[in-house]
Amino acid sequence: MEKFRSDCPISCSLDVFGDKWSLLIIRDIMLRDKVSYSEFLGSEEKIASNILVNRLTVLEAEKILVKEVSPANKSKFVYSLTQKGLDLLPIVIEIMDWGAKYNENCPRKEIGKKIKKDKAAVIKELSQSLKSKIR
Amino acid sequence: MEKFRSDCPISCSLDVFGDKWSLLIIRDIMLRDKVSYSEFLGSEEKIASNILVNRLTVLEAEKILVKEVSPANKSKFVYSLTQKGLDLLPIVIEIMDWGAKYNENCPRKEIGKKIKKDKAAVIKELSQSLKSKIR
DNA sequence: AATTTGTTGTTGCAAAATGCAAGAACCAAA
DNA sequence: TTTGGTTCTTGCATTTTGCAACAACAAATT
Repeated sequence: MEKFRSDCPISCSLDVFGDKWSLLIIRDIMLRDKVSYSEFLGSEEKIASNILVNRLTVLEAEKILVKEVSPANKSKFVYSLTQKGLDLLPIVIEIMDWGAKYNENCPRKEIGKKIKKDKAAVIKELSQSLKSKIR
Repeated sequence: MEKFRSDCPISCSLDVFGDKWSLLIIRDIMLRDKVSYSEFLGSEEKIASNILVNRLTVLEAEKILVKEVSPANKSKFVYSLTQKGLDLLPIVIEIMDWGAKYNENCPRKEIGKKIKKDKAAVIKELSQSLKSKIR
């Protein structure tokens, strides 16, 4: 019943978000201003609703996300990044940069071009602007 | 039968190495000087042999790794990184840094401390030293 | 020559995770 | 009281993973 396979930090990280969906939810929050279940569900990769619930539950349990009632709509929940979640930003950016570099079918958009030009600056700027939203 | 879920570079990357094992094999090569099937099999996380074969096959098909007969031992295979595989280094380092930061049970070793102190320098140095081994 | 050792797999079966489709629960607004 | 939006559940089929045993092959050893 051990949670982690080893005490290697890479292994422990993968035990948490090493799957095909978790980082896409994080991406939606960080880069696409999505915050709710229905918005995540609508993303182009078409995650199944039961998987989405499961991942949100895990990410919340891991204190990567925080779930709250929407201030604007009382019958809606919004998910926010914690500092721990925000600290995934460099990982997300590096993965995006690698994916864009090695996939013809992945055209770099504005942010992709900025990353290619000055990755550190993009991380710094995005981190700064997301900082005001963390919980 | 589409290979990728979308044309998002993050999604495309996760379609390739978004699982609990692929990046551990890459870690073994990058940071632990492991190069062969039996060495990967012996790692502390205890990957199953059929999964290992499957992941090595995928990583080779994706041109992240190259499989060759060992020069030193003709009945042995060695796996080497390609440039594409080496370019995963920043991702691996960022994941290691995050994992060490948020897991009590993951003591930072020498490399972990160097990463905390100067991440960019570690990536640069390691990248430089691994460059001579790529195929 | 026969046996052992090292290395790289394969196979069958059980267990777990994922994917899919339908719909339920809940609340708010009309 | 009906409609629509949002979140979540359920049942079932499919796929992936995990586990354990063992097979194939070559080199080294006896």
